[in-house]
Amino acid sequence: MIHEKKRTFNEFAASKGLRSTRQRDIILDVFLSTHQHVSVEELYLKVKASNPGVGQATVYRTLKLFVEAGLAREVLLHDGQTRFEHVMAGEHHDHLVCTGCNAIIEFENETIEKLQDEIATRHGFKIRSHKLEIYGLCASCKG
Amino acid sequence: MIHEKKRTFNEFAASKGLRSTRQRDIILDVFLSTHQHVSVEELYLKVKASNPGVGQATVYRTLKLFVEAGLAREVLLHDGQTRFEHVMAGEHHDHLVCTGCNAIIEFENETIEKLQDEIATRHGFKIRSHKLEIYGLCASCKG
DNA sequence: CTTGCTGCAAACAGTTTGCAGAACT
DNA sequence: AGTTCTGCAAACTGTTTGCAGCAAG
Repeated sequence: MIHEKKRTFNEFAASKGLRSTRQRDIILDVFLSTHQHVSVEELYLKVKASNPGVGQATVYRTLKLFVEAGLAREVLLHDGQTRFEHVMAGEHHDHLVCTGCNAIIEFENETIEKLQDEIATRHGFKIRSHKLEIYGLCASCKG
Repeated sequence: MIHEKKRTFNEFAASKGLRSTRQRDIILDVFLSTHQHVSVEELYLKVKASNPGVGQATVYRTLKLFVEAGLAREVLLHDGQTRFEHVMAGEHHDHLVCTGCNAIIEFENETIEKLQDEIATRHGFKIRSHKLEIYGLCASCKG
């Protein structure tokens, strides 16, 4: 499935007349190897570790491309940094965010999704995406 | 109910040993007179209009107090600014955000809230707040 | 009088951008 | 060769902070 994403990106790149570069390959690889919710800084450091000389600006620019290509999605948490998560084909998950230790638990709920569709329909709204974040204290932080 | 909020803030202020100042009164008034999702900049301009000489920093600082006092809540949309919305006692609403015209439609759904509680409980999570945003195109933008 | 609050300007953090040179096609 | 992409550093934007003076208690 990592392969699939690379293909997706290549197709996107081709359709947009974008070039395939060493940096973009590296950044895509690192992004795919990463867990949820990477910040640009984190990604940049990982990239630099194995490949010094890649600039931060390139990471920013490339992540934007991933978003455009539908591989990544911006997640705004409350830590001052824009974070990026993987977009899995079809699948969608929401987040329980612990305000104590910043842990993020993911979950999926079919019924909630359906209710959202209903609500949207009722308002003549065409859903493109959504975001549900529940803030609170996780099992170990609530003491 | 505006009165109630002022009282809430005064109680909060008293309990924290905070002072009651002209600026805080002004900013609270303007905030309460405002519609949903004000940015600091917007609020600052409104305040300055009727009351020049109030600094932006004070608006920032005061809004943080409102959040602490439970009168306001931060909303992170995708426009690069932190926005603040009113916290209505007990009530909670979520958002349909139109990516075409930036309109925001609010809604409430009891069932979704309940499902969230269930999910949280299942994960040993203690909910403090949550945020649900649905992005897409509104009736007039979807063409 | 004492301490907290304000306004200003400077400092910051995250992100974007201009540009000269490097790299892809 | 013709462009696009990259790295660097400078520029920007939103937000925070230090400090001297002001104001509330």
